[in-house]
Amino acid sequence: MTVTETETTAAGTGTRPLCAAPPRHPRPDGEDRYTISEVADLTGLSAHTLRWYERIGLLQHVDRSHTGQRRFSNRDLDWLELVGKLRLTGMPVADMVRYAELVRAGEHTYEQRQRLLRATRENVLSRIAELEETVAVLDHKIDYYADARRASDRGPA
Amino acid sequence: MTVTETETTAAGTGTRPLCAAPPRHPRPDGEDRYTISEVADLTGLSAHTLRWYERIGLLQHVDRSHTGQRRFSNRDLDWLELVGKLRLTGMPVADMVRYAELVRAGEHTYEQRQRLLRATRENVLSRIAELEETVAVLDHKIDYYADARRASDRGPA
DNA sequence: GTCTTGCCTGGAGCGCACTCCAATTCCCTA
DNA sequence: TAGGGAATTGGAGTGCGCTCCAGGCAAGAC
Repeated sequence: MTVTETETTAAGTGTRPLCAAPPRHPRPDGEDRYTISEVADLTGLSAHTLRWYERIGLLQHVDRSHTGQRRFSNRDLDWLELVGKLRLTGMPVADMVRYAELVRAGEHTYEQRQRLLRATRENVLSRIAELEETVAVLDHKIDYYADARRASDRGPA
Repeated sequence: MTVTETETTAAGTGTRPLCAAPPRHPRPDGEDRYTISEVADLTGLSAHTLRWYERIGLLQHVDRSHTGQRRFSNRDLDWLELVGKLRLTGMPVADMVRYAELVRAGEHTYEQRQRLLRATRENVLSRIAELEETVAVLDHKIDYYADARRASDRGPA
C-alpha cells in the first residue's frame, strides 16, 4: 500500500522541470517565515493547537516578528511533520515532549533519542500486527455476512 | 515484541494433543457462566469498564444470577473480543454501540452491518499504511543517529 | 453471628488532547 | 487614518473513555 510512495514522491506530482526534486517546503530556506495560520493550513493542526504545542514544550520556542507574532520556520514544519507521524502511532504527547527535550539538550543525547525511536518503532510494528489481525477478523465477518445474504437472497431454506 | 505472534498462536502454546484445536473458550457452552471478575481477567478490561459497556449498550444485557450478579456467556466473550479488536483500531465507542444496535435489531440489518465493517476495514488499511510510513521515517532517523554516533565515536573530524 | 470477599448501583471525578473565550493588539488595504 | 481580519495571552471548557467512590446486599469461612 505504501508501495507507490517512492515513485510518487520521486516523479510527477505535477509539472516540474526534470531532475528537480519537489521542494521539501513551500518556501525556500531563508524566506521561511510562516504565520500561524499558514502553518495551521499546512499541517492540518489548529492555530490553538500550535500555540498549545509551544506552551507545553513540544515545539521549540518559535521565532517571533518584531511585534511578537509567531513566525514558523522550515525546521518547525519538519518537526511538526515528525510529530504528526508520531501522533498517529498513538504516542502520548508527554512522550513526544520528552523526545523534544532530548533534541533541545544537544548532541550528547543521540543515544537516548535512538533508543526512544527504536522502542517506538517496535511499538508501531506490533500495532501494525494487531491491525492486520483485526483486518483478518473483519474479512471473516464480512464474508460471513456476504454468505448469509446470498443465502437469504435465494430465499430461506 | 509481538513479532513471534503468528507462530505462537499456530503452534505450541502448550501441551495439547495433536489435531485438537485449542478450545475457543475457557468453559464449554452450557457451563459458560463467568463472573465479572473472571471476564475482567480474561479480557483485560476492568469490571468497571464491563459494567459501563453494558450501561451504554455496547454489551447486550448480560444474564444475571438469581441474586442479580452478572453471569457472562461465551457469546459475551466473543463479542468482547471483537470489541477489543475494534477498539484498537481507534473506532469510537459510539460507533461500536451503533454496530451493537444493528446486531440487536436482527438479521435484516446484515447489509448495514456489512457496509459498516467494510468501511472499518478500509480505515484500518489506511491506518496500517500510515503506520508503515511512520516506520520508514523512524528507520530513517534511527539510521541517522547510528551514523552520527559512529562518526563521533571515531572522534569529531 | 460476624467477617471477608465479591458484587451491585448511580453518580462524581479524572487524564488526555485539544478547543474556545475575552480582551487586546497588530497588520494591511483603501 | 480608519476599518477589518488575523494575531496575542491566560485561563476556562469540552468530549472521550474510562475510573473511582460510597453505600449496600449476598454468600461462604470461621
